[in-house]
Amino acid sequence: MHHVPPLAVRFCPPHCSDCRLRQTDAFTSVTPQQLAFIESFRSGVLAVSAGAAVIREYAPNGKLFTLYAGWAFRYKTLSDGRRQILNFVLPGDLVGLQQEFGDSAAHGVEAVTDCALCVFTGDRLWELFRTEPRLGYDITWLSARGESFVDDNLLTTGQRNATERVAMLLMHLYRRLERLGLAEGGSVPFPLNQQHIADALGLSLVHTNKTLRRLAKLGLHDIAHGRLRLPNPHALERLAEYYDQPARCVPLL
Amino acid sequence: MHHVPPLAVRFCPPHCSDCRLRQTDAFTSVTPQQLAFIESFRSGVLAVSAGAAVIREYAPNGKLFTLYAGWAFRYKTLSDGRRQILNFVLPGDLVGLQQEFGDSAAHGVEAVTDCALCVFTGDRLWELFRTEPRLGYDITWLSARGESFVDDNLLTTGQRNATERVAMLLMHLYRRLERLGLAEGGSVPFPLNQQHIADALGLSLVHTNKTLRRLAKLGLHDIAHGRLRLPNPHALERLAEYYDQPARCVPLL
DNA sequence: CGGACATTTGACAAGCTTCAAGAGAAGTGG
DNA sequence: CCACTTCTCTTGAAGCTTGTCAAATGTCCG
Repeated sequence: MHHVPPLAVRFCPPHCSDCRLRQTDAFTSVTPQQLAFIESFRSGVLAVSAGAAVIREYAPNGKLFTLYAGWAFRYKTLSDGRRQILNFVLPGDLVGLQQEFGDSAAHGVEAVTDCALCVFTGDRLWELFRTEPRLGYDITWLSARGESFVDDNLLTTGQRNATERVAMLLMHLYRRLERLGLAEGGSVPFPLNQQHIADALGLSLVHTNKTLRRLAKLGLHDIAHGRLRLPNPHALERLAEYYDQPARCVPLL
Repeated sequence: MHHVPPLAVRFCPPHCSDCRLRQTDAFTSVTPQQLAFIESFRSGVLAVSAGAAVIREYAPNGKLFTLYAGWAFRYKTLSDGRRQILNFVLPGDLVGLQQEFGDSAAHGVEAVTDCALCVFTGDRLWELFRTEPRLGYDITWLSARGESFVDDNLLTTGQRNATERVAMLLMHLYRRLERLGLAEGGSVPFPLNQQHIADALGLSLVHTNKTLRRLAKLGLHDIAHGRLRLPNPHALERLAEYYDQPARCVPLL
């Protein structure tokens, strides 16, 4: 009964012009020249099984990835095993920039579901900025957007209580998936287990469970068969103080 | 008895070539051409008094700022006043990128001490990427580094207990200031009050105070006369699981 | 059917928050 | 220069949110 995505979406197409993501209206359009550069910049594709590592913590590999299909997350751990999920990575997201730049200890990236990714080698990044400044600008855009997500999560983890945290996470993910066109019949795919949610919110597994149960009994969410439904999104938004952003095209590398 | 910085450091010099920050070894060097571009890109300077806003939350102004002197912080608040400090802004740091890009609700920036800042107008940012790709690359570098800091804070707030959080904050700030050459006689400037620390760590003021007292009694820190001293940095590092990064030049816009 | 793993629930402990109030430090105005 | 106000720091006590421990139930898969 496990939902197995059709093979077609599990691998990146050989040519970026056939990219399913670009055919949606969630991403900005590019010129043929830019598309050609992106395709030449891409050094390969990668398929990662659910639960496996895309980037190993403390072992940055100097590569950038655009997630094509599936779910993943960025995380950091402490030596005794405590793990913080920094944010969830959905199709179209770019990961690995901090590996290339950042001076802080690196984060890991792990696949939640089977994932398909486009791989870019970091050593050509400077060339990209030099020859295609527009793409460099876009990468900065994506980087700033990534930081915004982490800012939001830090506000959530630092200031909101358990109920508000769960409400925020559900709203945030629902809206992101909706914008990717992944909502169908009032629900979106939801492959996370409660441990993922707990690690993302800085809560214990048990307390996460109790909080989810409480919200479910109030009719604020319904997670079943790997899908999430929000029967009363406005109540959740109020609980979480979630402010919806106007839909907006994002760059895609 | 209040420490008043000499007037000279409180204002940006008219020419970037006279910038005190560039004369330290903490920042990467630039070509004369790049320096000229930066100076032309700079639309003005700004002096902000302690406690005043550099960027008002929810009122992004489309400007970028490089902090020249003083301390500031980025923050977000909830409607009932709960405030999360996202990270502290020290000399050389660039703020305002997310205002220009991010699709998430904006953050505010507030001065801790009197601050001097260089101002850049966001609408010329694309021109910068186009004509000086190296500077565009540097901005992306700074953006990724900024995200790394927030990643670290999220790990701290989500997973560490109160003692570890305080230890982490003190170590992190001490090392950053040290790299800026601001350590003197085994101590660094430290203008934060306990409310700042509490808001940065997601703790209540009272608990922050008790945790600080405990660490001070253990001889792990000493805050007095606006300066921070760490008599036993290695013990603090172990407590916080703080891993020192090799000193490294960072770009300066 | 059996084993591994995720979810659920209860009971108890602990860390952290809130409330309250006093002491100290710093700035203001007479 | 001193009284007064205001803000910050400090400490104690009580309560609540959240974490930990333990065990049962449910689900998936070989």
